[in-house]
Amino acid sequence: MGTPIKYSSQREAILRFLKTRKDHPTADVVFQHIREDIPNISLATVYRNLNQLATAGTILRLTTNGKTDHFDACVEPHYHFCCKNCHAVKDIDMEPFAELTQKAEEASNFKIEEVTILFSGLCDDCIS
Amino acid sequence: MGTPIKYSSQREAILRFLKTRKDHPTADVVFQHIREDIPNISLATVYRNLNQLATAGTILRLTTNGKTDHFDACVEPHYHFCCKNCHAVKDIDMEPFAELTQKAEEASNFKIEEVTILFSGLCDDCIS
DNA sequence: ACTAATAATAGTAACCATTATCGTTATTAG
DNA sequence: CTAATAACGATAATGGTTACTATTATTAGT
Repeated sequence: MGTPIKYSSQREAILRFLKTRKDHPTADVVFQHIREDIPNISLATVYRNLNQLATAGTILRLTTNGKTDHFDACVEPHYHFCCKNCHAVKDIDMEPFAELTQKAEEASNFKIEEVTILFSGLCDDCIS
Repeated sequence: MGTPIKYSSQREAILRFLKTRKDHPTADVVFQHIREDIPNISLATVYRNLNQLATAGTILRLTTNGKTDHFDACVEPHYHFCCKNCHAVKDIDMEPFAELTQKAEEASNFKIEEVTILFSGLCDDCIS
């Protein structure tokens, strides 16, 4: 088995902060906000804990068109949208297609464990 | 209008190479292979042209779980799979859901232009 | 509680894919 | 043929992420 996980107040603060946000912040945004409560927290600590939480399945890592990943404390299956203009990442409130994974597995020789769906275009704030 | 595009033998070689491959190579893989024909080609030239071709819609840029983008000379709509073990990117021969974009647009206030679907798991070579 | 074992941290250097810069070369229109 | 400029090669710079290391915090066992 892997190494046991010890409690850390930094990790708790990171997770708690993520749960208050619906805009799927990046590691750096998390860092800048956590700093206000824990002024000497290290950026490396933020990355380490976000990775750990994502690996554990406690949070989701969202890879978008942009160059930095976003993180989501809501692990229920749902779809995301990334704005090509402002690069905001937003939820789409839409029933997920459960059968997609199954169909893809039938169409291939692969063991499919996950499907990532990302819409992109212009968000409500950027449509002019 | 934008700046006019001039011919370059390097760009032609890059596109020609990509068309011979079905495994969606990364920029560096393209670089290593083009080098055999054009020994003094610069890595920057490969990146510059891959970006230009992708922007023009001549090729596809595939953003995966891995840290580097992959490129695909086939621009017909089709789905991709990224192996969590060997990080290979492979096609999935499956009819695309045309209605996904429309449904997402109905469920949101966004102007949705694109949908990216990426399956992941274990590929045929890595299932043991 | 005390202590030993070790996971986690802060701070920072290193990493690495990608992009920017810049002097030179190649393409193209007239 | 020539002038204008897109593209190039070489390489420095960038920026997000990870690795490293000495120190601190957590946890299980006495």
